[in-house]
Amino acid sequence: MRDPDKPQAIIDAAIRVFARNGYYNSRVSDIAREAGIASGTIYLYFKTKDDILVRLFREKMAEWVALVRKEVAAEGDPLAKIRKIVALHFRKIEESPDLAEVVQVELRQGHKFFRGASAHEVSAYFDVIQSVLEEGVAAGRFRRDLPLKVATKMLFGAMDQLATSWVLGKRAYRLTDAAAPVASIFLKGVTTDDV
Amino acid sequence: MRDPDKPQAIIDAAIRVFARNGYYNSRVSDIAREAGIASGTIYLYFKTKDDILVRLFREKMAEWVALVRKEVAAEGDPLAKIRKIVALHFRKIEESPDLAEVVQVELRQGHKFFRGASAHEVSAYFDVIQSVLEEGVAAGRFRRDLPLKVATKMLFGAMDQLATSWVLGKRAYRLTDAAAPVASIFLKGVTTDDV
DNA sequence: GTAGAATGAACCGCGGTTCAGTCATCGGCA
DNA sequence: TGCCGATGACTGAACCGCGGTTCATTCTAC
Repeated sequence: MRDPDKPQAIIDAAIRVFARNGYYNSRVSDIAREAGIASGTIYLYFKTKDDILVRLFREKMAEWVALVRKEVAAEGDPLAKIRKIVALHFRKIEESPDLAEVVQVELRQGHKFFRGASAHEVSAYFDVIQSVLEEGVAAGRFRRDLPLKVATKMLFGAMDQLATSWVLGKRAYRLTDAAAPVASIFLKGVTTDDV
Repeated sequence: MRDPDKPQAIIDAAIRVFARNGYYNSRVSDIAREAGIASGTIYLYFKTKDDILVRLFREKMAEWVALVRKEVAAEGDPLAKIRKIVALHFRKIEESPDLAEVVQVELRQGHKFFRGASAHEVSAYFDVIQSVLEEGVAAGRFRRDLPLKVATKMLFGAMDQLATSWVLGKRAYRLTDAAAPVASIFLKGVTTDDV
């Protein structure tokens, strides 16, 4: 019987290896060595090298969206929900450096991931953000004429860029310190009255 | 004597080929065929395949920053300058579909874009944005306590995400239509009084 | 003893790069 | 003007290292 923990172990090893060397500079044998198995074994659990990256991303992203959904549901106020999303996003990046490196830098590559297979997982995260904005508009807290899709992409883009800069930089500062300013500027931008 | 137009022709061909197939799925011979020359000729003008991508990006980005600097200088009001940057950014993306594809999708891969060789060119663009924000703060138009670096990254991230979504999507809408809302939300977020 | 999981050396296709040969250009000379 | 040799840009077939993938064999658990 196939070991049910193997795929997880391989994915975890792959995250460390990709974070260190980048996807295209990582050999399948590197991942195998990191996982303490033979390279052929990987092909018992993954179809191709690409498949490792795709499943890695899908798994982590699904976990992430589930967590954000739960945490956001626990907040009542739309403004508090936005602050929560930003805080969670930055905390996650900060406490998972290897995963952050892979997601922010390696995974951006072309047609394979953002388009195609993983588009669904990304848009699920967008949906969470957009729902909060809709809720805020309905509650009269956000501008009635707020362009939802544009505002959603703006917030995601802002968080994503802060995250990318932090990952690419020396990580000399605390990313979580940026959470309050980011939320505050964004909220001031979308609310009807001042925050 | 080496043909001084060749490097340009090769870069232009590379943009079309990379846009169509992605960087890693493009052969050097594909670029050569697109440019109407032999593959070996490329190595008279470029050191490696990577070199093509790096020089492509540097050239286009330098042109871009020069244009933005000039256009921004022509505006007086800091708010107008921000609106100008957003409008230019989206217009450029929209009217250069192949280049946009390469910059938004292909160039993000690995360590090539924000890190490495092109870091300087990217940060020059950041500097333009940040200067406008500084000017606005000094003029009392933007919040005195505005965190400049955070706000700069937020605006860039917002524009960049809109651009990426547009490129990845079917391009079914006009990206330039998003310029006004993006500028307006951002400006409302950073100004002292309402816009 | 058997099933099937694991191994890892070898295979093989790919494609970046090279370089020996070809061709176009041009200055010098009769 | 017309020929000739030299220069160096250009060509593209072939080379070769790389690394993803395979599979004959070994190991392990029951």
